[in-house]
Amino acid sequence: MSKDSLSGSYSITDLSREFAVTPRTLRFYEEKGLLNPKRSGKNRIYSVGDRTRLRLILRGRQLGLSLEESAEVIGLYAPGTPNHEQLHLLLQKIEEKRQQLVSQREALDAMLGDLDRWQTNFEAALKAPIANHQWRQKV
Amino acid sequence: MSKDSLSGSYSITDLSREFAVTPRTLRFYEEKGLLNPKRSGKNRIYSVGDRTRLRLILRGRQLGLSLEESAEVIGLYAPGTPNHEQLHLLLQKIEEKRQQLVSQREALDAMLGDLDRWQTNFEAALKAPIANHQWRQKV
DNA sequence: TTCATACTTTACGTTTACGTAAAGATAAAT
DNA sequence: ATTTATCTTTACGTAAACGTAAAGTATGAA
Repeated sequence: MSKDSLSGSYSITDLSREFAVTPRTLRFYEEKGLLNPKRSGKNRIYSVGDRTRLRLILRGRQLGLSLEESAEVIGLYAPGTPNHEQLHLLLQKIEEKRQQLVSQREALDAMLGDLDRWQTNFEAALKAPIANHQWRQKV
Repeated sequence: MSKDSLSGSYSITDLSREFAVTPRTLRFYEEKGLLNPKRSGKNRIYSVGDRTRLRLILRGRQLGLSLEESAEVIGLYAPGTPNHEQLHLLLQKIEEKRQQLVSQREALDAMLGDLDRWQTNFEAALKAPIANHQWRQKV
């Protein structure tokens, strides 16, 4: 089964190649309920929607989210018309996750700052291997 | 053994409480070579330096680094005078890790943007449960 | 027809980062 | 003196996220 991006359906190897993961990974995500491709006989047929969900899962993974967390967040992206009474609950979950990401970003910025400082320190040490050296102005 | 923050030494529970981890976690980090507290008999005595390393480890953890990765990065923070020939290698590792963190931050920003958009969409949906509704200006 | 490819299910294995007893030593408090 | 708290080592258990191998099906090319 080969790529059929015009009709928007993909085989398991199509997607696994595009996103650089193994077929096993896609089957695993399905097993965990994060993907639900149609079948052609026994073979999995992934839709454009499936492809989008996969992208979101992998983006979450890059951010250090667990599959369960990704499932949560992606649940919010899910189509269909959620019943009005649960929207507040969903909003709450979004906010929760957002806060978490924000604090994570802060820690990340802090660490990037640390690394920058260390880097310049090391570089200075390289340029001036001898202590108490008088700096000559570079023109 | 109680807190002795003046002389800058801590028991295992001192640190585990301060950083909200279990003693097991500290022992595990030691087992993996990320911490090396002194001993008073069999008991572990953590120095201010140990405390700093722990903070870095946990910061790395929050960013989704593995302990091995944290060990790498923290190795760069290590005191002592590294031999001049290896400084370039260290700088290279720093840059490597920094790049990784930057790309991670980009993904994170992207996701935060997504979540913001979804949130406002949902909120709009809540305020206007009926379609084609004419907005009344709030004073 | 036979071989190569792509797909399937089933199932056990692996790594990371600890959790959770079990069994004992030490020291301060009652 | 005995309880209570804090510490130790040893060791088996666990959840997550797949890896990897086995054994079989289906299809298109040589």
